[in-house]
Amino acid sequence: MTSVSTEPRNTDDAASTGAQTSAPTGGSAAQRERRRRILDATISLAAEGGFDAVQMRAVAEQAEVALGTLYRYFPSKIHLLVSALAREFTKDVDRSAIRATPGETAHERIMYVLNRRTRALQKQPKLTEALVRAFMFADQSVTGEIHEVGTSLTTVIARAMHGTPDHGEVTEEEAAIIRIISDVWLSALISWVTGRMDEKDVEKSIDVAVRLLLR
Amino acid sequence: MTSVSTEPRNTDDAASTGAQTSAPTGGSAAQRERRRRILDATISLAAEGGFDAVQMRAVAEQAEVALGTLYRYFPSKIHLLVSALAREFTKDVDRSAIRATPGETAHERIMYVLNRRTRALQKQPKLTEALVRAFMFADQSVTGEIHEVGTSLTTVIARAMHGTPDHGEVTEEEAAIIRIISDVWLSALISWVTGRMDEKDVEKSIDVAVRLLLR
DNA sequence: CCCAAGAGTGAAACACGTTCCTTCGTGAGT
DNA sequence: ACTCACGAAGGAACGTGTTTCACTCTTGGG
Repeated sequence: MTSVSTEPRNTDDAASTGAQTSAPTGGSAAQRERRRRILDATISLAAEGGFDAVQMRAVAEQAEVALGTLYRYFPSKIHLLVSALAREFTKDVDRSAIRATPGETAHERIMYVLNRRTRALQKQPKLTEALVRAFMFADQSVTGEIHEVGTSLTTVIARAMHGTPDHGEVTEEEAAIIRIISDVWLSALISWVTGRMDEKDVEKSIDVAVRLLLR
Repeated sequence: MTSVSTEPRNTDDAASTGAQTSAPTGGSAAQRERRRRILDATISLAAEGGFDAVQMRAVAEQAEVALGTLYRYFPSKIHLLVSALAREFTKDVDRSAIRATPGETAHERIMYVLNRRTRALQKQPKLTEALVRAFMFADQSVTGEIHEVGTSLTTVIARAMHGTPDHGEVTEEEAAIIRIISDVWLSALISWVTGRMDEKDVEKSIDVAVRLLLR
């Protein structure tokens, strides 16, 4: 958390070395395996004890890698958590591609996917707290991972809007609406995580936003 | 940052001891003076070097109080920064009460106040980074201060919406719209602070949101 | 089969938020 | 003026994120 602006190592050019931060696919099998273990450990610790429980030493131990190795893979705790979030979100996107979203209207379908996701997050409050905190704290060096998260959320909402798994055309206005909905969702999630809103409030605030935006 | 949920000391009942966290007014003159010095030091350090530069030891030194005293007044760095943010925002609200907001339409007036505030923040990027980060990281124990910030923002937008300094009636729907605008503004600010949006993007995203919501 | 280079290891060290303890100064009540 | 309670001072100490470094292991090319 300390040096946010400095950030020399790991130029991130994907081409450079190997299984770096934003390269979930590159590297040897052993490296992908290590990366997976690290992210698993992260999720597991976060699910148990939230942001504070994701301690780098603990992650390293549980993933059975050395602390130095952990830092080679993820240059900071924030990168680690945001990457974990990205991985989970990506899973969701894959699932949403399988079949059409239920619901008669765009409003219903959007609420369906967002509520489903919201409830999933709320079932693991500690995990969500950790991930949202990390997301909020992320600085420029995490842009890649964050963009990944944003994209998958946009994709899911766009699909729900149209009601079909294919992406089709998204107009400028639709894109703007989706961004706003995402913003509201994120804000609500923050409020929930920090104890300023309860589950009902979250759902309601998104519902209102969607209604106002789709009219 | 470490113990977020535990938090024994300082039961915050305002009645208890004195110049505590959420009591800008109570306490002896010397205590109010200390509090002021602490917040001044916070703003000053934040303006120079951002979140990371607001180090508790440095704040204590610059405010000429002991570290222990600093912690007596503000139980964590987050409380400290959010309190500072609240103080600055409150000043703004006071100013906005003075005269009617310029602009023909609600859209214009809202953009006017939000852009003005946005630009003010952007003139002090480091300070803004520090304050936004703190705001994001705040947990339940900071609810009071955060609510204060939220309220003043709402007030300012409501005034701009109606174009008059008096608060008048705010309908349910208007309140909902204001909340959404605040959410978008906050998200944009986060994106800006974390280097994922530039000044233009911030303005544009708010403009689009206001347009979509006020049509 | 051997070697150089890169990856991984482990431990120590550092930085900074936070806690804790001990001592001092001061103002209110007597 | 005396004492007592309490806020403040000052600083040591602790926890955890991050860095560094010397060393070992793995691996792919000759």
